[in-house]
Amino acid sequence: MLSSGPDLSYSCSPTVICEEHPPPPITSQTPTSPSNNQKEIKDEKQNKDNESNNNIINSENNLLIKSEETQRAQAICMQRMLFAMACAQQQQQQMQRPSRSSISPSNGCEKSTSIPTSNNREQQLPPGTSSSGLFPSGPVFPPFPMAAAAAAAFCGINSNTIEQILKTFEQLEEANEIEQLGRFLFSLPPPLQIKIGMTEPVLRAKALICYHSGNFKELYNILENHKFSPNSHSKLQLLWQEAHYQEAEKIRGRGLGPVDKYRVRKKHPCPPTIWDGEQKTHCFKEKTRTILRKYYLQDCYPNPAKKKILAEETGLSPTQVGNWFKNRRQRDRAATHKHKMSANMLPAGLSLSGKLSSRKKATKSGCSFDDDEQNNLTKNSMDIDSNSENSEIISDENCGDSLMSSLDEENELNEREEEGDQKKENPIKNVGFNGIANLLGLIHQNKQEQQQQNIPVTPPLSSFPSKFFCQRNSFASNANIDAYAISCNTTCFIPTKTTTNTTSIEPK
DNA sequence: CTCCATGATTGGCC
DNA sequence: GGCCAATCATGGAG
Repeated sequence: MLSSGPDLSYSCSPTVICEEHPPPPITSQTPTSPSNNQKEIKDEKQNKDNESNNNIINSENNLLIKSEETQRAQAICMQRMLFAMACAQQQQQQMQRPSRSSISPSNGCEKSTSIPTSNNREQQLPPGTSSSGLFPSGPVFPPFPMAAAAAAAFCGINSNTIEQILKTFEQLEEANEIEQLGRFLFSLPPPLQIKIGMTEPVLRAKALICYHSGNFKELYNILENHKFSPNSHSKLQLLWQEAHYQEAEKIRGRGLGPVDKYRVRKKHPCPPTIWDGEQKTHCFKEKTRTILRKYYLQDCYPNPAKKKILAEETGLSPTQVGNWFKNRRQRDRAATHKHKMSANMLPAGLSLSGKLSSRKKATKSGCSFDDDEQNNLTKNSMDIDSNSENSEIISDENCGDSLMSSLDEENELNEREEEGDQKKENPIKNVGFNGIANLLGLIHQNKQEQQQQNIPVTPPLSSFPSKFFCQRNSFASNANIDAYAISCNTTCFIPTKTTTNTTSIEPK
């Protein structure tokens, strides 16, 4: 348990740290493996080799290392540190556990994270006793090898050993061994801690320890005051966010929902030290969406080949294209369903179902198409023919004609320009929003009223989003009318007796 | 803070 | 494997 781990505060005196961690006997039998023995002997030899140099450095830094006594204490701590490192490595080898660190690789989603939440606090260090200045902080840590070499020169340790120490930090972090990480860090001699404290592995380790110990202030201090490499960003961003989530949870006394978390993230954006400032795109570009809408007019069930073409054209991935179509269809259906609900609330006597259902068979689909999509069109036409229910509402020729009369000439012109001659045969397109609305008499404000009240006038039919003309599901038109009616601050009830029958349509 | 639009994900169904 | 419904995540508007 980490609760029995070391106190995160430390004194500059190495002996304090050593007392916190009863060291092994300082003998050659202490290390657990021959290789480690050899390593220690080698390190000691190298220590001696660097002794003269070390003395010079010490004289220059006599604030930290002043006497032989201190140096002896440092040597003892060094030996203990090496022991701790050996133990940590050995334990890692024994466990051979895969990394438990699983930061979502996708889009920074917070779903899969190994960072414990407030419900998973067992393996946490006790809260740090020092609220500030727990760790030495600096503006920007030096590059890894430079820092290692500097620390080595300062402490009289072989730079390879320093690198090994830092590697151990990374391995423990990767294995999410927070307790080991804490023990290892605080087994280091303070001068060494100070020196390698500027390196990224150690800073990450400190951040992790602070997070798990609940010392969020120090965590924020570390993250805000040190520039981290992009490789560390995702993980540190999660630390930053999770810490703020937990603080917010504590304040509110309850768990946070997605929206709450979003607000927390907005309130506490990641510092530039761990975030390049790049925003994730929320919406596709308008041009991209226009292309997608245009094709959706023609076929809302694109085959994989078409998806690929669209992906190339829009710069999206085929999956994104597929998602877009999927969402578009779903939301059309949802709007249709909503409309059906609204239709059920129609005042008595306003049902048009009798007239609208007088003609069951839809005429040939009139969606715009390119020459190379003739086959597609034919197939779609057959689909619609085999699914008469689908076009029930607006397939009535008479109805369509009557509605057509109320369509603005300009709209018609636009439509003809856009859709070509096919429009004449398209019962869906022959029904304009104005026509339906006028027929039903259910729009609360007419055009004049809309203009007087600064309400947007119903736009030309062609300006409706593409789903209006979805040929496979005529309800899309209703859905869109609904959407536009809402956007115009009007209420438009479109009776829909028909049932969605998309399952009868083979999308392929 | 609420509501809405929209891209993405998940689990079940065929 | 593709589709669907439900849901999540996110950004913007009011």
